[in-house]
Amino acid sequence: MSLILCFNLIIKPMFSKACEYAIRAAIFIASESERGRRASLKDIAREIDSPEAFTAKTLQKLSRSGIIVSTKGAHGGFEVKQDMATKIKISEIVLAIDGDKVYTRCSLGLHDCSENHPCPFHSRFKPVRNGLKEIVENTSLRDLTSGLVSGDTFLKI
Amino acid sequence: MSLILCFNLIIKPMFSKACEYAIRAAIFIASESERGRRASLKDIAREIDSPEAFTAKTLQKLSRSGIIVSTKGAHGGFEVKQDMATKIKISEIVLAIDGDKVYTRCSLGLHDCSENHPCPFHSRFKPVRNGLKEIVENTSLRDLTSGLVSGDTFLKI
DNA sequence: AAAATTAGGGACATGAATGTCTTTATTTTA
DNA sequence: TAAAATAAAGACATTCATGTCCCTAATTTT
Repeated sequence: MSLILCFNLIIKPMFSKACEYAIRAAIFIASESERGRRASLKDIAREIDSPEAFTAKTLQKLSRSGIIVSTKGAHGGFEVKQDMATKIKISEIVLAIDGDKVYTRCSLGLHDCSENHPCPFHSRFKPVRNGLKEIVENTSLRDLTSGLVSGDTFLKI
Repeated sequence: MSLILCFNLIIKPMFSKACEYAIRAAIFIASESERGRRASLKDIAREIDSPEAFTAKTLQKLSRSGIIVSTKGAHGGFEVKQDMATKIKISEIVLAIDGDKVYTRCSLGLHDCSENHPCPFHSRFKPVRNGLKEIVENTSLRDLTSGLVSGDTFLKI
């Protein structure tokens, strides 16, 4: 019993909901931009299956950060400027949404966990965090969009 | 600016607070048990720098799960039975605290993210999650206690 | 100019995780 | 036997992320 359960390990959400929506929205917007279309809030919420009003907030943040561009009025919506998609890294989206609460979080919650003063989990956890850091900082929005455009990846359900 | 900030990546807490306290408490209790002492709630809260009443709740769960043993009354407290420390894996503590909300969480929050129906981040995130899973399932409580006993690792600040 | 369509923004609502308080139960000590 | 020390348990309080509502601003269409 325990063995079976443990096979599916509990992994807490890595990103906040707001951040998940932001990344998914950005991918959808970028894919629409590649096709020369703007994405409206309503389209986005439908396509990524997210609450509309809440998603609007996160899009505002992405917009203020210059990651996406918004246009009001009929046929307005959101877009990603062409050369931006390859420049924007996922880490920048995370930063835009979760603000400057930027830190290296100890897995056991110590405030001052470091090489000199490590928690018992520190050395084991380090390669995992570094791997994640590596990926998030080196993956561009375009990298994630291409699979969606080709139909190999999905944004909802 | 952005570059500097990005160096310290935002990593959301992997474990809940309750779970962090539980792991830290279990490590402390096990280290005391190795010395033949029971650890009282008060001692534990002091040594791992956690809120006493809240920590009590998590200890109750560990106790009900049989990971630790509690004794009431004067000179009572919590202990880890000797042969248990090497048997208990960190994944079991996590399971005891966060209950059976066991799942393989999609990093972008999709409900049905899998090899056949992957989110855009799936393939990149997979090795990170597997690495983490590996570690949490193969690290025993004793593994984490030994560094504390030898003074190489810490449980607070 | 008026109406329709879209994003922006503030205020409020909800829910879950975290944290506290108080009382009870059990055991040991005096 | 009484008192002290300890964990157990339930009820309550607080905080924060998440989510909703409603009105405003800007743009396009009619």
